[in-house]
Amino acid sequence: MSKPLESDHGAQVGPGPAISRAEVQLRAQGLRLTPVRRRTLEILLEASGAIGAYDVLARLAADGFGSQPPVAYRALDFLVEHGLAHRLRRINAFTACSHPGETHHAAFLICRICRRVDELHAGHLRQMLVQDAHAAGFAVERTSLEASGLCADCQGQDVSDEGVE
Amino acid sequence: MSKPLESDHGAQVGPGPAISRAEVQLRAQGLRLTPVRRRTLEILLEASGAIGAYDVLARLAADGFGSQPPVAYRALDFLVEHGLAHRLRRINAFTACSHPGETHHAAFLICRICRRVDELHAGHLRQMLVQDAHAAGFAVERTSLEASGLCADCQGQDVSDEGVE
DNA sequence: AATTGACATGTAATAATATTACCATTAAAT
DNA sequence: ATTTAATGGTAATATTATTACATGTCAATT
Repeated sequence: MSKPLESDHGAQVGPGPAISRAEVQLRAQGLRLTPVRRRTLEILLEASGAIGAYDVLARLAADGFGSQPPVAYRALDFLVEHGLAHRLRRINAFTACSHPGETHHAAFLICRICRRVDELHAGHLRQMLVQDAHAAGFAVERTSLEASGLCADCQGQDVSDEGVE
Repeated sequence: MSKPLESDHGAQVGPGPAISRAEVQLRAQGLRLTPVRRRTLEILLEASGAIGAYDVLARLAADGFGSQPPVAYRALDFLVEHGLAHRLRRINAFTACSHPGETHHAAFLICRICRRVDELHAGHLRQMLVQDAHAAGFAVERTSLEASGLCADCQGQDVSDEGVE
């Protein structure tokens, strides 16, 4: 053998497909997936559920990036802005987008136990909301459609109400 | 004349109808609209739009109630819990419920300029979300359906994007 | 190759939001 | 009257987020 496999944080060889795709998508828009942004996206992708900005920050700092909040918030905001991640307002956390590229409006199902997030296509929901709003004279700019509850895996093992939200 | 009018914070005589109704509703459920809670509800009702917990706290403190965050959060949580107020997660703020009593699921239209909140009946929206979630194996417990944008009054006077959210 | 200008990153300081823990008080039920 | 549960007060702290400003990077021109 001539070329050793690189162990990239215990994951696969080279950037995961999600990262590569993100990079391509961004370049096409004249945007750059810089090292902090790339690593931030990796962190979100590696996480088992939604994570907070300060969790992201701690990992970035551990990897040699800046250790002050703006470092994380800027990268997260960038990713959210460009459809690669989502911000979950019910729990003040972030998660990688499950369907990057495809422009879509999603509703989020947030498990209050494991914090995993399922992303529902919700164009129709949003459309109804926008229309109802319009009928009320309100011009919608952005929406948050979120539900918290129990994911399939966590149902049954529900110990009354851990981490209610 | 025998009985002087009471000037209750520059408002009307005695408790406003919303307060009276809230009191009746709560008593019927064996709950109490205590002084802090009552005043908190008044504060929300007097506000021109959604206000933050710390704004509420400052007013409570000015009225002689406790000045530590739990005082406000407890009262606000109680009101939200019992359908007299809503918490808006997009902007970390609270607003009095427009339709207390009637159990309903609402969607909120939050004006990013004046912070006024319109409450849409959204039983159908929520129902769709709950069903889509169910189909995905997710058991919904609570939802947040919020939109931010411009209310009828603030459209037109839009100076690019004040207070974007 | 040097210069410029736009974008990106880093840090310090602070603001804004929210919770935990613990004690005192009040109201209601026995 | 005594007990119990609910409520309110405070201190301390945790968590989330922003502002302001300096530095650095990069690519497009001169």
